[in-house]
Amino acid sequence: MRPRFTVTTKHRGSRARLGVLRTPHGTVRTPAYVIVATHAEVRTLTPADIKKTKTQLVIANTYHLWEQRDAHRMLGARIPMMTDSGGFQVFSLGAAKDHRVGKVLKRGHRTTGTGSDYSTVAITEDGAHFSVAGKRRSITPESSIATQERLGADIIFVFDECTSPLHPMRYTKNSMDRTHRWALRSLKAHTRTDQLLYGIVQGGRFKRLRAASAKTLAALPFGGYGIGGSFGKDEMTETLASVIPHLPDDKPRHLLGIGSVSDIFAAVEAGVDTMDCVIPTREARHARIYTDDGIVDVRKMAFADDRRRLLVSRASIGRLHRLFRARDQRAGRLATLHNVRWFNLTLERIRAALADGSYGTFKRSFLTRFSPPRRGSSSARRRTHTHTGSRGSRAY
RNA sequence: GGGGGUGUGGUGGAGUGGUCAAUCACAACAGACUGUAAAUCUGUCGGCCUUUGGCCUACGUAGGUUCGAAUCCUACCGCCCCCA
Repeated sequence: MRPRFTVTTKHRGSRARLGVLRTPHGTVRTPAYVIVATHAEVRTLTPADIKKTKTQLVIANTYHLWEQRDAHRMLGARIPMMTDSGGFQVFSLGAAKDHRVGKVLKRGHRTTGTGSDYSTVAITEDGAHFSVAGKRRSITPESSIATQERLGADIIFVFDECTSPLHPMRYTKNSMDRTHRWALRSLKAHTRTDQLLYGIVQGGRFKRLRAASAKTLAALPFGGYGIGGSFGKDEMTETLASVIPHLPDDKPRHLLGIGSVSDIFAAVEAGVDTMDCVIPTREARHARIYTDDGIVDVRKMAFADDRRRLLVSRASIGRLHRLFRARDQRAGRLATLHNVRWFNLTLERIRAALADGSYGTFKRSFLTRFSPPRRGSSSARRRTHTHTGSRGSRAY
């Protein structure tokens, strides 16, 4: 079966749209959050667990699975799947390490960096050459596509270079042009018709490059479009605005490696159909629990007796608190089940609001509750309503 | 009763004359996490201040030796072990 994407409803007042992505392994309602399963497993979760979170789509990684063949068999669950091409590792194992940055630049961080001589990755016209932990490996557009065809995901990506947010314009431009040439080679190498191949828009933090990249790729017969590369904090909306209008309306758009709760709204409104991020899973293992009332670090004493229940497992936050403190391996799983379900649920609510026209109202009330405006200066931390009487009497 | 050992910060446990407010671990507190190098990492952790520095109080208690003591001596107190 050939995967197919259909836009079903367009939102008035933004570029958001509802859609249906049909794949050989199932149907995805968009906008959707994609759960990261780098090694063809969602860390700490069993295949049955993944189903319990109502995850619609997962993304695995070619770099980590380069010797494997059937990613769905490894996952153990029949769920639509993407594989990333390995392009992100060009960044995460190269520039990210050397620049000591993530792909989303922090506020107040220096904004320029240098060069391309990374200690672990060398990039040539042919491809990327890794030297990690004493082992050498090369990935070319052709080898990435061959691996992804062997892995058999429903959606695959061209091999690209994810640039650093600290790369200057000149480097970013040269890299982008090379990524475009790699995109063409990826397209030529791709043979399977039951997989959608997405091109990847680059251009980093430079809006003119972003627009140029989108236009270039839009002219090529990709099954969909990824939006990759780096972003400046608070520039997400503008960057997406300079990309998405140039992409074909009838093709799915995937925002790679984003994002946070506020990013989700920005992306959906910009016209993004799917997005993936490690936030729900990684932060769960780090004891950060997402709730409608905000993010909570359940290791803190304030949650020792919290009786609120986690999604999926129905365990109390207090129990999770104790498991994390005891370094009990079960903590990560309960937290991951919860966070993944919460992110999926959030997207379910966004889709429902887009469908019935209440999106604007929904977003306002959701964000007001999730991240209330900070009052005053210092003691702006939200109350956690679990220990109201424990502070003793106050003088005023 | 005799002999031996030991007493350090919230806890465990280093340190046996100066560079010690005291290694380290745990606990506590705070922070980070955006196509997973990460179930991880960072910071604070006696008190006060004009905080890349200064001052004060501290290594069971009380004295002593010394220019200088958590470190040596004496006594006392507590705990542990062995012999009667």
